Amino acid sequence: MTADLDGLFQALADPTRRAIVERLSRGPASVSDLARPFRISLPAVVQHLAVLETAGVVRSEKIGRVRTCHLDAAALSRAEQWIHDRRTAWSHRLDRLGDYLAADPNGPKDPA
Amino acid sequence: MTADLDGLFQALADPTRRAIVERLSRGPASVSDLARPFRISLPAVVQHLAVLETAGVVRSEKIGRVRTCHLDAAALSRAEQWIHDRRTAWSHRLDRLGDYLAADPNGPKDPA
DNA sequence: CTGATACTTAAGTCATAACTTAAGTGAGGC
DNA sequence: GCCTCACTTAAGTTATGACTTAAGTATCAG
Repeated sequence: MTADLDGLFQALADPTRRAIVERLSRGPASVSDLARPFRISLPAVVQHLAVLETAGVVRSEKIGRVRTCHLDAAALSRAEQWIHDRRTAWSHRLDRLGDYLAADPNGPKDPA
Repeated sequence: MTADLDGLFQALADPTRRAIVERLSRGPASVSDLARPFRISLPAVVQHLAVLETAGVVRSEKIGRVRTCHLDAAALSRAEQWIHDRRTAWSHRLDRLGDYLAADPNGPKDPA
């Protein structure tokens, strides 16, 4: 489960790959379509796609000689959720700390 | 702005660093506290902390000889938001496609 | 003042990642 | 059948990342 997130965040850590995700968020595209905006070679783009696909962010099917790629929202959800949970855990802790200080500005004992 | 996300996702792509974030989501901790659960050397943990701090996920202050670290929710928010935006753009596209197909199952012309 | 604690700095090693070019393979158009 | 297009496979190169050990530098306690 945690190794899962390794690949997911790793996949999103590269600007080319995020640009691919960005493009795919507007709809499916072929490999050549995806490669066109970039100055890197086509095999390089395919390698990026492989990383995204291994991470589960992108899925693809080949029809004839064209491979069509699209996003998988579920994978993105997992990454989003992980960040969300940690962020809110920390934020709520800060909230409670604020409440605590507001309720008793002189601070009795450390509740920890 | 996009280079920002590089570091952010890169920081979250390592299991040790995510464990550190997890720990910090429950409250601030010193460098030694953070290092204790791991079998790697202390300098290695400090290097992980440097990555997290450069990414903006963690901040720290040194008092006396103890450095205390805590999360920065804003940085986590940026990563969360980026994923959220792409994920929902894609999901809503699927919704609209579903509506479109439901409204006219025979499909007139391709609107693209 | 002395020693221990809590990092900090500095190399150096080894594996992985991001490319490249070159040479396939297989579907489609003429 | 032959050529082109859309990938695919295979090396090989170079730069990054995640560690390590060894040797500092400030606290702080006694």
